[in-house]
Amino acid sequence: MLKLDQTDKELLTLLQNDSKQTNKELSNKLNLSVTAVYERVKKLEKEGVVKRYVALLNRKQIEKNFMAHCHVRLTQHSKEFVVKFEREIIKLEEVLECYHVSGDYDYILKVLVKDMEAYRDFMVTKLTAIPNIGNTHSIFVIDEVKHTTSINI
Amino acid sequence: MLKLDQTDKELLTLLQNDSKQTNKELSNKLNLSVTAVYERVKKLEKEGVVKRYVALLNRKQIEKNFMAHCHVRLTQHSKEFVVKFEREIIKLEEVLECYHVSGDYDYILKVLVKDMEAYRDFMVTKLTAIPNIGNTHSIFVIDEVKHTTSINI
DNA sequence: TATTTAATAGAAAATAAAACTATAAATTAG
DNA sequence: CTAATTTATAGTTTTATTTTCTATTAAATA
Repeated sequence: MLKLDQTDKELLTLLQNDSKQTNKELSNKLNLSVTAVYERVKKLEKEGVVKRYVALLNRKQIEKNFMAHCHVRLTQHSKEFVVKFEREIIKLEEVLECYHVSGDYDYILKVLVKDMEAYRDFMVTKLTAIPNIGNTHSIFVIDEVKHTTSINI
Repeated sequence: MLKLDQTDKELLTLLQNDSKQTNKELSNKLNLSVTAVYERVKKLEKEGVVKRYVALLNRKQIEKNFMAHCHVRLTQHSKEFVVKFEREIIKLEEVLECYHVSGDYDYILKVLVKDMEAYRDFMVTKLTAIPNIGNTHSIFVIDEVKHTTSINI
């Protein structure tokens, strides 16, 4: 695993907030040459510390303004059934995140759709169409208070 | 609100998956000229459909390999107390996401830290240091099955 | 002490973004 | 219905950025 020095960490913080900055801008902020920044970025990409660069969209402007957390319990927990469930859940475009978790339920899904009607549709025709689903429990998002992809290093 | 045509939607999908593609690459995939792509991207940025461009990191490589969902109930729900809680929760670097939600609890926090010890520390010295917190209930992530920032348009 | 390695800087070359000009199709106004 | 305007596009030129190459310095190693 790559050892990160303070400059790497600062660089990663900058890139997490705005990946469209030029190397020149970054070099000014970090007091480095353009080449030094370039080499560091390439190294961080090559080592997999930087996974990818993406555009983040405004959910409201693309008509996806309804979010829910859906807790799911399976009926069977043998490896075969778990693998099958996970393979199916990954395919569902409405599911942005899926975690295998501790506690009362087996999985938590973060689901994003247009509205409640679309959520009902998702539950009835997509989620519960997957075999092996026992119980589900939906929690609806009233307001997004904080949402960042930037990890403090 | 900007009306998106099919080309805009395809462009947004491409940018959500890889924002480092050149306009030339995008123009090939969309069967457009470089200028046409350039103009569309600028329009989408200006209208706020594209919120920002960010680098996504590999959590494991930066020693943040412990995630939990923390459900929080407040003791008081008047506007004054809610605002105060939200203002404090936003400041906490370990909290990547915070949602005001329906159901038994008032908020769900997505918390990312190094390990269980760091989580305990977060709970004891940061979260419960905020006044007005009643109950909390932590759900630990055993495995991340799916995680995308890309919204299907 | 000599040699290698790692990190950096500066210059040059290659590439891409941005700005500009022009054209055609669609929309609007008279 | 026709002229004017707007919108979306393409091609060209200019500007800026990325990438490569060469060189230097400091630290680590033999």
